[in-house]
Amino acid sequence: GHTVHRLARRIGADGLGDRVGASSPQGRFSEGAAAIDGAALTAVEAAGKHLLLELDGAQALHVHLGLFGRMSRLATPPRAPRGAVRLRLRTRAAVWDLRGPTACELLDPVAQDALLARIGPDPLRGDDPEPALSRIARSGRAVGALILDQRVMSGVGNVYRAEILFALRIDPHRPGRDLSSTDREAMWETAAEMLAAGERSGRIQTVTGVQRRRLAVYRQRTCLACGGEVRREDLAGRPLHWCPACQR
DNA sequence: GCTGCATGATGAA
DNA sequence: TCATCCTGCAGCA
Repeated sequence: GHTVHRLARRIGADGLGDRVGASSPQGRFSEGAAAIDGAALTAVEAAGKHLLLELDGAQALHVHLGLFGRMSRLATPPRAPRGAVRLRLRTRAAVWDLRGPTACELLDPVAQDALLARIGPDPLRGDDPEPALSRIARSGRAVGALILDQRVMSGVGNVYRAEILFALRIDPHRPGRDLSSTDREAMWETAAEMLAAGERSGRIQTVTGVQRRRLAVYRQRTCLACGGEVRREDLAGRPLHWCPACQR
């Protein structure tokens, strides 16, 4: 989520109002690129992990980076594309190359609405947290699964899941409905703060002042707080990292 | 040149 | 829950 919001801001700064050039050097998005080539970029929006570029007179471009996707900015004139560049987008100020996305597609307004309707509120967008918090409050699922479920709330990924729950000393296995309302609200606030810091810096760093350490538990061997062994196990199909001593 | 791995999501079973 | 898709890189032979 923080990556996508940062991209939205930077791409908007580069090209809002410009007619964009679009091509698919790799060839897998040739038709879509042709359809938006020359259209004016009228809006750039981030919602959860989804990036939406509104193009005047064409359908909106929807990008989801997924696990491997990257968008990189090249100063003009750019070098020739290297590797599998799904989409090259040119604005007056810069060129953006997209590789490895889970989604790179054109959406009509109905499909856009459907997309936005199926994801939960996004802490980085300043959405109303209530729908997410009330779902968590009613759910018997583990909070470590709920916070990662983009239908419940959107934007939190696997690193932030581990770091948010550790920061609040919450055991990821606790059912959502067993959390206090204070804990639920703190989850939202902590997500908003951590994601905002990530958006500003362009990297995930949740601890400061400790040499050679950016994260408290995610992919760490020992817990930042107690020095005990960090446990790794799958929860909701993703590797969860947590400290059983600190998170009870 | 192979294998495994990574901050994700989907559709079938 | 599982297989599958997307890409680049490190570590190995």
